[in-house]
Amino acid sequence: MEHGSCVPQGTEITRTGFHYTLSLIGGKYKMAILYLLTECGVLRHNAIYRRIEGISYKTLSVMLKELAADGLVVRKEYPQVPPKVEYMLTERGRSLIPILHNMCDWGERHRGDVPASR
Amino acid sequence: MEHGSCVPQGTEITRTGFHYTLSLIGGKYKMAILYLLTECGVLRHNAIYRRIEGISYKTLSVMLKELAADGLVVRKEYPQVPPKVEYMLTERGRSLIPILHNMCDWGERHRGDVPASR
DNA sequence: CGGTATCCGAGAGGATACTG
DNA sequence: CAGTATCCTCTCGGATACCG
Repeated sequence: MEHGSCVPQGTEITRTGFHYTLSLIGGKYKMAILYLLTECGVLRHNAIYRRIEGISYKTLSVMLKELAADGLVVRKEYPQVPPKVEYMLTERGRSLIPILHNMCDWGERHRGDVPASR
Repeated sequence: MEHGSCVPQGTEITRTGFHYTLSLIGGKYKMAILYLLTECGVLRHNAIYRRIEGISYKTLSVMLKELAADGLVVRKEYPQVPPKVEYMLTERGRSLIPILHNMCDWGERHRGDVPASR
């Protein structure tokens, strides 16, 4: 696999592929949401909420909205009362999964390697 | 590739492997620093500073200190005047490179796929 | 049920000035 | 040259309250 530099001199850092990717999956919860959807296929808003420890209702809404805007998840709304909304991964979203796996694996393997870890 | 869930129910999110990894390479500049060191081998503080657009002197110091504390880079100080300090990747730091490449590649390939991208 | 609106605190990172 | 010390701003995410 031949790579040019991903951080060529003078490149504005926020325009690198890395930072584009980070802007989509970075932050505290997005990766967890994507994972849940990988494993469960389709989930309602409340189902995600219950499975992610610590997230607030509002934050989950914001995260899902951003993920949808970035084309990583699909939001399917059923016009009924009470409302029902389902979320699932897009093809684009699924293409991120190997990367998430890599990062998880690396973290699991290397956590604790550093004596006085932060 | 067989994986268990990286986000098991009830897991506190900040203790997942993913978030451990993100805590090391997340943020605006760390990945750029790691990349530069991959390509150049050994660099002085000022050399890194000149190659990363937008970073402040102080922020670079903080980033390098954290990367060193996390065992990803080595700081080598020459006790002379004027001071000379060199930075290079550790083995642990090098093991992260494939992940950085993955994220760069994905970003380069998928940037612009979304119509009204943020 | 699945939101939005509003307010707020913590932390990342920037600007500037100073030191060995 | 390399690094602190302040101070400041901006974004992320949390808390609470209200709406269709």
